[in-house]
Amino acid sequence: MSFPEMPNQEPQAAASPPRRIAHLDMDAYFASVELLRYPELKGQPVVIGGRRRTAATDAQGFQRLRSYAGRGVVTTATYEARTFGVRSGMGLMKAAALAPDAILLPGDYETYSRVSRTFKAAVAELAPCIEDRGIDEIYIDLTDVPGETRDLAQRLKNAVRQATGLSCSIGVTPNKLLSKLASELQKPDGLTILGLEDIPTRIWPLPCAAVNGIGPKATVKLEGFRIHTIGELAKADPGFLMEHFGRSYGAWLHEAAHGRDDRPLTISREPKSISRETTFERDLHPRQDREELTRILLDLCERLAQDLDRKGYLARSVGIKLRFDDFSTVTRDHSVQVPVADAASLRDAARDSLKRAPLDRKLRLLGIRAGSLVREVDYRMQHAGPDRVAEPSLFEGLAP
DNA sequence: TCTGGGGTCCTAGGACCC
DNA sequence: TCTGGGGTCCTAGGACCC
Repeated sequence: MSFPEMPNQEPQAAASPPRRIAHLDMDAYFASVELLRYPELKGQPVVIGGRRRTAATDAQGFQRLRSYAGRGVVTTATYEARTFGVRSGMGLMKAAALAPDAILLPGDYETYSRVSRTFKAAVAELAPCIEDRGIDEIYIDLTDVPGETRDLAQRLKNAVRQATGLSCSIGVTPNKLLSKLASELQKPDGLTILGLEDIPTRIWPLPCAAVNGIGPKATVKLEGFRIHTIGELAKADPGFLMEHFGRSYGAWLHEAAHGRDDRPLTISREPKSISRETTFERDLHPRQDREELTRILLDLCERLAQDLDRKGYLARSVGIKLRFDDFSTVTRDHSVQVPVADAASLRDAARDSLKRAPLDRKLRLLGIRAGSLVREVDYRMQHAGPDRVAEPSLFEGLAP
């Protein structure tokens, strides 16, 4: 989670004009992409999730949610499926109980990534200052883009639809925090423009959990203090919040509730870590299922090595992640002297970490992570200067 | 009918160095 | 011999987000 520093204490010499920050969020993204592929499913409850597998299908070749068995969660549900109470993150078995006749489609992340690049490129044609917030959402700084706000936002929506055939929802406000809230207000296909003067009427009635950065834990804790809406949070004493939520987070809660946020857009960033993990079909025992676990770990190492190679990074630390049958999670990290990227080195480093992990109960997940990344080109540059030592010297090993 | 996979950031203690 | 701080790195865990 990230939250801004304390508000700027410096008195502003002159009030800077308000920014125009847009948040653009694709509507039911994965499901909408699938409806482009299968237009005959339009209007039906459709759920994306689970693994690709052979399963019983209906006359048109579609799998129904009721025939699903196994681990997996809903990645995206169409609005029709949501009327049954299906939500993303929900276990598929639970979703099947709610909407047994919903169509279940496996995710096709390559296609979603490609369409994602397409819609972002379409937006960039109109407004180049973009912060990437994942596969289906972006922030856009419209401050210096000429044009009236509503007209501009509508042109962005049109451009996205023209490029992809998909609808999105946009919120435009003076900052990222409010824009993220605004884009949710009229989903799907929404366009919401708010000023600071709209905070009491439009923002304060919303539940605290609507704020980006207030998750399940903080929500429960706030409810314990009878704080349910953002308006109630705004009324809470900042000292009280800092006392119970920590200085930093407490202060941020207060600022957020008042709609204050001066974070700039992050236009580009370097990855901090790259990882691969997998949840098993059935829980595996560290000793009895040792061979299978080894196979899985090696496969994860291979895939992580491919990712590192493709993206051009080396890892200075390698970590493992274990999730046990009781869902408790443990991580172990290992820093390596020489940065690595190949599967064998990842495996060796992972083994070092594994030695320090508790292995007395069944596992449901195994993961491997490359951290403290360095760009391969930068590393080679620094370690292959004029005094390159990689080549064995002709004089090596000769007696003095 | 439990709970995917890929990330970021924050906190906090201990080691180690100055 | 005792007593400090501060800074940085490493490791582990946890909250949160898409």
